Amino acid sequence: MKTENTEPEVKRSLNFIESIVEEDLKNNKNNNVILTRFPPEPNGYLHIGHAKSICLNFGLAQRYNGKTNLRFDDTNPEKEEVEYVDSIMEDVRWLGFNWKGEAHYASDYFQQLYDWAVKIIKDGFAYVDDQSAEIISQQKGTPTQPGIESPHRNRSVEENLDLFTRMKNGEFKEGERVLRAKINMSSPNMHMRDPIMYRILKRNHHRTGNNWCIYPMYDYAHGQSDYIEGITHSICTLEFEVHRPLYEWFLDHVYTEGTIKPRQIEFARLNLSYTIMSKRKLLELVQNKIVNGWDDPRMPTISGMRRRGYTAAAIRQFADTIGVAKRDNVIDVALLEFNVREDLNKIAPRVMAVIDPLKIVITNYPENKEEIVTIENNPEDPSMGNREMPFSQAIFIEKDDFMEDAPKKFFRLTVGSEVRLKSAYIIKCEKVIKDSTGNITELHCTYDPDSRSGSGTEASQRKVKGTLHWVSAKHAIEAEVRLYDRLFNDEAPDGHKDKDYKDFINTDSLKVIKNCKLEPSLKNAAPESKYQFQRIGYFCVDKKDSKPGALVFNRTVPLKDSWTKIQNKE
RNA sequence: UGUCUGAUGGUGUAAUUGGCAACACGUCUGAUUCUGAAUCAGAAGAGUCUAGGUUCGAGACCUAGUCGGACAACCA
Repeated sequence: MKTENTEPEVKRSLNFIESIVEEDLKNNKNNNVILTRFPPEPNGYLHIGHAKSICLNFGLAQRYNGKTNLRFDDTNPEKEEVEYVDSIMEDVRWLGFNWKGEAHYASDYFQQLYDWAVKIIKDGFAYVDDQSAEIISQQKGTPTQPGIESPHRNRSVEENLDLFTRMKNGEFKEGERVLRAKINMSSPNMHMRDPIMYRILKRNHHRTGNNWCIYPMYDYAHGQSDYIEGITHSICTLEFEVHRPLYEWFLDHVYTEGTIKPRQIEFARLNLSYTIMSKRKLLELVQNKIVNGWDDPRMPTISGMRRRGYTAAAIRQFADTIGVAKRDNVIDVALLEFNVREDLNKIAPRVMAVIDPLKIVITNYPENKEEIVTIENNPEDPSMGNREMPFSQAIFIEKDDFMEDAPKKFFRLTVGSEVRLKSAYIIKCEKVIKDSTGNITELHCTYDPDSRSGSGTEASQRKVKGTLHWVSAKHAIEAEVRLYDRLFNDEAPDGHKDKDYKDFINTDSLKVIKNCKLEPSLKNAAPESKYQFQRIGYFCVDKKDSKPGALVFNRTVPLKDSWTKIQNKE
């Protein structure tokens, strides 16, 4: 991945994390090593919120000449699966980042974690509790009331060691014993009230199999994993702010002088309007078949956005634009879409595609004549060259591009008016053909033979107010087009106390349109290739369902549309 | 009646020894256009949660409030 420091850098203000890093560098902290980490739990697919975190962690390291570890936080065998591990690695790579060395796993450190737990017991700072989850929870107190101490809190070190060993050896059932840190049951911080370090779980772990029947809890495992790896800056989201004293407590109990001591820094997670970001709820959408899997193009997952046609560059740019801070935020999804269009505008070849076809017969054009017109692939980038497209007597245009009783501001085709067919001729609508029920079935037009684009004639230079996309009827290929819209109708589907987010699902979030008419050059369009359907939007070939001869296109994002805006005003 | 934390245009993010609030998206004009896209030019929109204080000068510092968020899983 290219870094941003090659170009004469525009002075950019630092975010608060960069300030911390620069301060550390100035003070020669950690011998100027910068090592961050991205620590997903493999219990779901990554989403745009994770993308922010990935860009932050990897971006920070790149900027300051450091590296980033990928570490799977796989301490809960109940929920974690290899499928998720694979998808996470794919998504991080696709975003354009490379982690340092091999991927790491918290489960790689189970032995070390165990040994340290034994040390902490020996030092008198951990004990085995025999009570049930319910009792322990009751004794925990509330945020405003102190907890009470477990009757087993003051067991001897020998007894604790014995019990912990037997926990490890599988002598107890799940839930019968836990290892707890001995801190302070009346701490105003709930997390310091003798938190659980280990629980018994007789489950098969996706990596360690049945080697262990005790598993460390997040608070104990995470910080120690950071420490083992020599992470300098451990960046996480705000909800872990209250965990920081515990993070530091554990660290202090295993720390060796002279080694790197990781520092936890918290930032505000991303919220996107019209979107939910909770992994649990996304899983629910998948399981209830409200969407077609984790990579459904309507999902805010990285794989969903990829399948929809978003580019990694657009997502990186988005992450950069939204910045990093500590206050809660809701980003307008329009900003994400702006970044997607901005990138696609530069790289996507233009093509002609008619989604809702209306046939036009050009009555003064010879019936069997065919011409080839030349069209630029991308006016934003001449180096993308030109292509050729057939023109003939019968063509399709978009139904929306014709109106019988048109308002004055309608620049498209109406009876008696002229319009330019992009890169071809100027035509004039003479007659509307309707069926018995009054539906328009066809238009009869005439063309101006001297108006051909690029011919240089006076007629070709004439200004007409509208330019339409079109496709030759007999040459057109057919395809299925999937029009995706936002999944939720509400700005904050998750933000209503009395209503469930599912109440806001947009039932029109997917419209499947068959038999769309596409220009013939699209015949061999490769899976995942991206196009701008001229005047409509950006589309990409679906990587799963599209087949040669039965193409399927996903709408990535529509073009900005000031016409509907004008219409809505009137 | 706790701990931690935050508060700047509609939305985000800036303002680096305190020096007249900037950028992006969005919105609105207009120009241009063989994409009603893009592009270009411009405009509106906050006086920085409140009240005091320090200072020649405060979004930044101090004090006291107000409002918001997180935390009571053998989840992460």
